[in-house]
Amino acid sequence: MNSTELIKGTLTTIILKLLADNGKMYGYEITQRVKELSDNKILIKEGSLYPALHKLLKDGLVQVETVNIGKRIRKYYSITKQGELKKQVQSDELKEFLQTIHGMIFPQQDLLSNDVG
Amino acid sequence: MNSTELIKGTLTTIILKLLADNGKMYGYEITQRVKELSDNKILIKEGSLYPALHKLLKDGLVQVETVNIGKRIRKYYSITKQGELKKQVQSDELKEFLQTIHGMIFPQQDLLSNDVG
DNA sequence: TTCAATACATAGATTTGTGATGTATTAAAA
DNA sequence: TTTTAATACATCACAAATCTATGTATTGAA
Repeated sequence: MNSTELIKGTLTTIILKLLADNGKMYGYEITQRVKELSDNKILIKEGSLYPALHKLLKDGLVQVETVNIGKRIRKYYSITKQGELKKQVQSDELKEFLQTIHGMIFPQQDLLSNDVG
Repeated sequence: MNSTELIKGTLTTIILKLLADNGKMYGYEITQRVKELSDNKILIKEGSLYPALHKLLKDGLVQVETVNIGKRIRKYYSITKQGELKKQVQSDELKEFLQTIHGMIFPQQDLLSNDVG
């Protein structure tokens, strides 16, 4: 997640969305899935992800289940009911923000187009 | 600009874009224009704007011209050639980011739609 | 057997924007 | 006429979020 400074404020929304869609995921899996879904554009660093997950846990938005895979540990995270609510609010806010910024910086342009501004 | 944490990293892009479009603008005018263009959704605080302008100035991306309006001071900022280049790069990055995030959080949805996710 | 990938974690530094505060002019309202 | 709101600049201490660097350890592939 070093390519831009733009990700700030979207990380927890991304995590909650992924957990809402996929049921259970563990940390490393989340980083890989984000990388894949963003076509290598968003690379979440471990130093960002784990603190973010711990905060979500502390805030009751996700819950965790530790599983042993051989001698290796995996912590599966899943979203809570409270997390679902939060996800919805944050998604709505994010969408409004995307629309607002897009309208300001790229007026009269469709988001999916590749027009030269 | 307190409504979301999402603005991080977009402020200088917004400023450069406004200056590129409008020639000269002074600080207070920028805050008002952003408020207006964003339909009151993005409220740039003075504590954010002035340091941002000073940094842009220091980096040679904008230039300044001080004007006296009666006994009141106005500092008109305009974009430099270097600032134009930067604006272009940042706009392109921002657009790609908007597309990426939108595609991740709202798949199969048009940005301008108001579908319930 | 060595390297890359998997899998967790934390600490310190950095960046960015906010809130609070300050000074001062001008115009409108009470 | 006095008070308030708007205009217009500015800075500083603070908080929040992420990154860099670093650490440990397992597993599979070269």
